[in-house]
Amino acid sequence: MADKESLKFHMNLGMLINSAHRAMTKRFVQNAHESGLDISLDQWMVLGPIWQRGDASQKELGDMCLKDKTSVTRIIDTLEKKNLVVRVPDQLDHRVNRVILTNAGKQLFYDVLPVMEKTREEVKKNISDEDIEIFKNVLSSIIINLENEKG
Amino acid sequence: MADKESLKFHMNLGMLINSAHRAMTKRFVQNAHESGLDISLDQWMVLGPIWQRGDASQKELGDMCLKDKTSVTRIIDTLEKKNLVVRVPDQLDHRVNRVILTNAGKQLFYDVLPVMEKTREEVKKNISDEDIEIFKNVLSSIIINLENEKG
DNA sequence: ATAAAATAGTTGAACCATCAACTATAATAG
DNA sequence: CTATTATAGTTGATGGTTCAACTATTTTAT
Repeated sequence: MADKESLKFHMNLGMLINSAHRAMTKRFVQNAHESGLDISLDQWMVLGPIWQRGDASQKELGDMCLKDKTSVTRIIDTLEKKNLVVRVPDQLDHRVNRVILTNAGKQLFYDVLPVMEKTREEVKKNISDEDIEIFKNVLSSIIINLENEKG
Repeated sequence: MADKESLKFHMNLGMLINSAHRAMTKRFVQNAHESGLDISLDQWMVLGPIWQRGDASQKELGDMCLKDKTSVTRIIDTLEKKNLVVRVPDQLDHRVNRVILTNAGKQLFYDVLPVMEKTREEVKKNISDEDIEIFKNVLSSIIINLENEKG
C-alpha cells in the first residue's frame, strides 16, 4: 500500500492545484497593489456579481461565487468596513439583505478590471487555447465528480 | 444542479480552480472522517515527505509542499499538538529543526493511505489519462508563469 | 577577527474557509 | 390558526495563508 510512486502522484495533483490557485491569488493581489489598489481576490469575486446585477442577496452571491454563506458574511463585512458596499434590508423578505455598491465600490470595480485582465494574461501565457479548454473541462468534471450526493 | 457546460462557460479559470480545490479538500477530509481519522489535507501533505525521508527540516518541507515557511510553522505546530510529529533541533546547524514522525504519526500515515487512494479515484472518475496529463501540464505551466521574478 | 549579509524559524495581524450552534423570518401542514 | 419546518444570515472556534517584523544562528567578505 505504501507505493512511493503512486503516493507521489496523489500528493502532486492536490499540491499542483493548491499551488496554482495560491499563485494566481497572490499575483492578482500584487498586480492590484502595484496599481495602488487594495483588494483581495475573494473581495473582487463578490464585487463582480453585485456590479452585474445592481444588487444581490448574500445567498445569491454565495451561489454565484460558489462560496459558503459564512464566507460571504465575512467578505461583505470587510467590504462594508471599506465602504465599498452597503447591506440594505429587503422590504419584502425580512430575512434577506440586498447588497449594493457604493460609489467607491463602483469606482474600485472599474479600476480593478484592467488588473484582472493583466493577471489573466500572465496566467495563460504560453498555454494553448486547446489545453486551456481541456483544463477547464477537467476542472468542471472534478467539481461534478465531488458534488455531494446528499445535495 | 450544476452541469458541466454551464460551469465551464459561466465561471472563469480562477473560480473553477478555487472550487475544484475546495471540493477536493472537503472530500478528502470527509472520507478521512468516515474512516474515523482526523486530519486535514495540508497536514497530510506535510506528513508525506517526512515519512518518505525519515525526517525533514521545515525549510525542506516548505520546498516540497510548495508552502510558505509561516504555513509550515503553523502546520507543524498543530501536528505537534496532536502528537503526530516532534521537532528535534539539528545538531550541526542550530538554526534548523528536524521534524520526525511519532509512532502515532506513522500509524496515522498508514491509516490515511487508503483514504487518499479512494479520494483520488473519486476525483479522477470519468476523466481520461490523457486529459489528466494535460491538466497537470497546464497547472505546472501556470505555476511557472507566476513564479516571482525576484525569487 | 569582525562586520555585514544570508538563512531558519517564530510571532502577530488580517483575511478566508469550514463546522456547529444560534436568531429571526417565512412557508407549509395539520 | 398554530406547530413544524425551511431559509437567510450571524457568531465563535479552529485551521491555513500571507505579509511584515523579529530572533538566532551561520556564511561571507573585508
